[in-house]
Amino acid sequence: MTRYNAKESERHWQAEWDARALFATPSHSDKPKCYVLEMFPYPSGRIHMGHVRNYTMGDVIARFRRAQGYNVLHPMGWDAFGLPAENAARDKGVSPRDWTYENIAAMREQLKMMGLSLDWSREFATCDVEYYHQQQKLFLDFYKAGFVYRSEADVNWDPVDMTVLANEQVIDGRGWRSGAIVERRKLSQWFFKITAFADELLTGLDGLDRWPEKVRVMQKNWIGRSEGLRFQFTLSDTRTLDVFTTRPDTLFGASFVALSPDHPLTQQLAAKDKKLEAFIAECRKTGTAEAEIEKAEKLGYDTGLTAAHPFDSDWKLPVMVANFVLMGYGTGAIFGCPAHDQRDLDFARKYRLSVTPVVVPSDADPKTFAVAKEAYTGPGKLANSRFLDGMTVEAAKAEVASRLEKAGIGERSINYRLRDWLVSRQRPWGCPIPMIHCQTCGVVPVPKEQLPVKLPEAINFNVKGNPLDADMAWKTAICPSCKGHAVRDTDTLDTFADSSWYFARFTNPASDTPVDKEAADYWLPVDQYIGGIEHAILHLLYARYFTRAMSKLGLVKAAEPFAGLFTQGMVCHETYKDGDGNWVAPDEVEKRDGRVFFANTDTEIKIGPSEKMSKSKKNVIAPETIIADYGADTIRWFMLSDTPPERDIEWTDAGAEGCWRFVQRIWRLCTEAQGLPAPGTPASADDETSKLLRQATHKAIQAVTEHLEHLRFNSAVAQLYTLANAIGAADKANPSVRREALEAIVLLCAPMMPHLAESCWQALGHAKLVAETPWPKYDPALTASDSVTLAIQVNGKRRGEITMAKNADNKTIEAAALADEGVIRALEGKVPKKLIVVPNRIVNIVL
RNA sequence: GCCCAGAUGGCGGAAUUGGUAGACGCACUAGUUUCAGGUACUAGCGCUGCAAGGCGUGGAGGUUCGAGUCCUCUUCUGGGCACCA
Repeated sequence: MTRYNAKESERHWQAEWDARALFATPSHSDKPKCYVLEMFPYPSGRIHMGHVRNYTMGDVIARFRRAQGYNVLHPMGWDAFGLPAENAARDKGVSPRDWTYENIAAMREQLKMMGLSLDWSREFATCDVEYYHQQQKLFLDFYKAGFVYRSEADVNWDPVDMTVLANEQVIDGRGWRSGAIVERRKLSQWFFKITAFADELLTGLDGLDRWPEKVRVMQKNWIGRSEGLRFQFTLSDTRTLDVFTTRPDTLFGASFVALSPDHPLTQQLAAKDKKLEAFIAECRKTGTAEAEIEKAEKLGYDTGLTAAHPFDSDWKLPVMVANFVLMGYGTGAIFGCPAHDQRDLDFARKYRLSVTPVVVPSDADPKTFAVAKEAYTGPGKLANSRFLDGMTVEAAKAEVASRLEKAGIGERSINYRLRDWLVSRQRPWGCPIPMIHCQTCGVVPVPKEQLPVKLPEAINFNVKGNPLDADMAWKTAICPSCKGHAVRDTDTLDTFADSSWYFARFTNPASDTPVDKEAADYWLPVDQYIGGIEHAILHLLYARYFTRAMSKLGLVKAAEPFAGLFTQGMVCHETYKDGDGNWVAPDEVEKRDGRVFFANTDTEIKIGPSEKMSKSKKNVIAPETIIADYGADTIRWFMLSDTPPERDIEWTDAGAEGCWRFVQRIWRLCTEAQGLPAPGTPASADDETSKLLRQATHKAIQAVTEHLEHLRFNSAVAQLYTLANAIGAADKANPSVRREALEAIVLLCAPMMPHLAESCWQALGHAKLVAETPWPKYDPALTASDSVTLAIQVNGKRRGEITMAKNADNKTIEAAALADEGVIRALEGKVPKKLIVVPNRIVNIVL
């Protein structure tokens, strides 16, 4: 008996698939199309277990659909711009370009070792000049359509590195590289007007029925639609002030008006009021971190101005500046109703403002109802509200809105939490924004024929701030409009822009327009997209926005990029710590009797909880070592087994060995089978063993097919084990039936363990490859046996079972049930009141 | 605080959507074979009990002939959002 040699077999079949170009996808075909895509990787240098899990799932679907007769597109590329390359360049003195392309080469080799059925002819990296060239065209299209604008924005500015930082790059108020205290600065930046699509992006979620509910809810909350009223106060200095509220019904409970410290009016007042200026500075000290906001006290400053109540010009409300009012939401100004808003209540108590309840719960007395420490936000009837008294909250909202609209000082309005997308980055390793700044003409787009705006060949990192800004030769330009001296925009686009349309580019990566409409319209939307849940909001929202924007421009037909989305769980591993609390890597330890020691010593190590594989916890297992030891099929099988794909999976050595044993078992079943008839011989079962094996085979085909359709890989795996057990137990079955079973298990395993399947298929005497063989079909007549076992319950408790012919009539079943020994014992001679027979399932005898 | 998801043996998890709870895998136990380079096979494996039986899907109620599955309340765990007016 020869053991299965995974290493040799995998190398062989990968070369064979390659030589036959089996996974290169034709753009046109009579077959139905299926676009399978996994989130493309950042080229960090090596693949990790998360990639292995992600790409294995995608590959199973691609191979499964291909076998089912679909024209499958399954491409791969690289999300290649971004900070790590800059850091490597700075730290190691290499060029970010060389570093990135070397990493891509290394990772491509690793991916190829996994035996993924990818169309490598469509590969590209987002840092390829041709890709960002097309992206610059797209940017100009967006600009022309008014989807892009330039505006002053508050940003996190690192004064040492002289660059804008993302919120995630600010740690405890300091720049993550420089350690300098980050300043808030107003800078002119480019924005994508994503808020113009807020409503579409929200309602579009309803159509995404093949997305996880969780992700849809997260996006919904992120967009944060709220309906309310926008209206005007007239201030004591005759200015007017716009506020937004979702509770116009509580207008008679107002006790103050509050402005954001960043509100333009606040700024104006501060110019003549030193104390207010100091107050604003005080407010800005509070960070934006959650924990700080939680603890932050409500602070206010009385401007001395008053605002007239819209329904009573004699009623004057103080105008305050309050630290909890955000400029970024609504109008940056509110009216405060302390009785029905917790923040307003905290504020009112501190500054001794009045608290008047105007909504009273139906079970309370309006005369005595009072608010103490907790604002009342529930339903009820209006009180203390003049013409609103007695109305419901809903009716009062409508009444106030109508009256203010009639008075011309208010309108119903919808507000979104979603902000426009700031895309300017002061980073040199990204897609240059194709704009020119001219002293005479202002901002002028680079004409398309002058594209691409290429990054300089050499980027000098020995400068302060953005190397592109310091590169005078690169920066200098001629104004396309007046031909005078001008400078380029030295910012690059947020790398999230790169990943917002790559799926469209894959449909024809050679196109000399950003997307080839015909190819994109054939392939989009992606039928199954797979990736981590961490992208639930940013990437998936941006990609949806881009697709809608492109659709509006007529570049693609599809409005949504991903018809089906699957978010996979993380790959975890046990953690280990030595006596001093230092993390210990799995390859430094040895397990004995469920305890863990340093390898070759008696020094015990503490086993910690299973956590996401990470360098910092040293609990990383390198995929290439597993592939070297057991082969790609074993690691693929592991990733699909046991744990449902959306949950976190724990990598264990024992589990990997179990997978390896199964690989060998399938190989043995196929190679040790004696006396099988030639391929193509029909199965004929005339004995009981053969009949049962045929049933098991056809049941497995049905079950595995259904499980794979629903991405229940773990259940498909379990079915394959069951079939393997059945084949092992039926070595006396008719050889033609054994052939049928073996061929089925090989074909059913193929999407998950493609190399093993090819070797087994060859061993079974086939000349064609599995990769060219259609998915097996089951015979419905064979998926069910002709006898069934029914459980017999007495008063709902299982007391026995009977095996009967399928669809036996109730009388026969009743008689058999009452004759069962266990049942007779449980009846204790009593006469049943009632007998419930569920055909082919169960009998319940009620006493 | 608000929203979402989940809780089943020693572990990962199944359960045809109200019908035999624990499929399948891992671990473990006993035996057989080969013998020491992740071997193969047989049997067992929810708890309890010699057995008959009793108990059992986080907890408490309820609906039902019958509940892991449906309803009410509750505890815990994980995730997301959060001064959003």
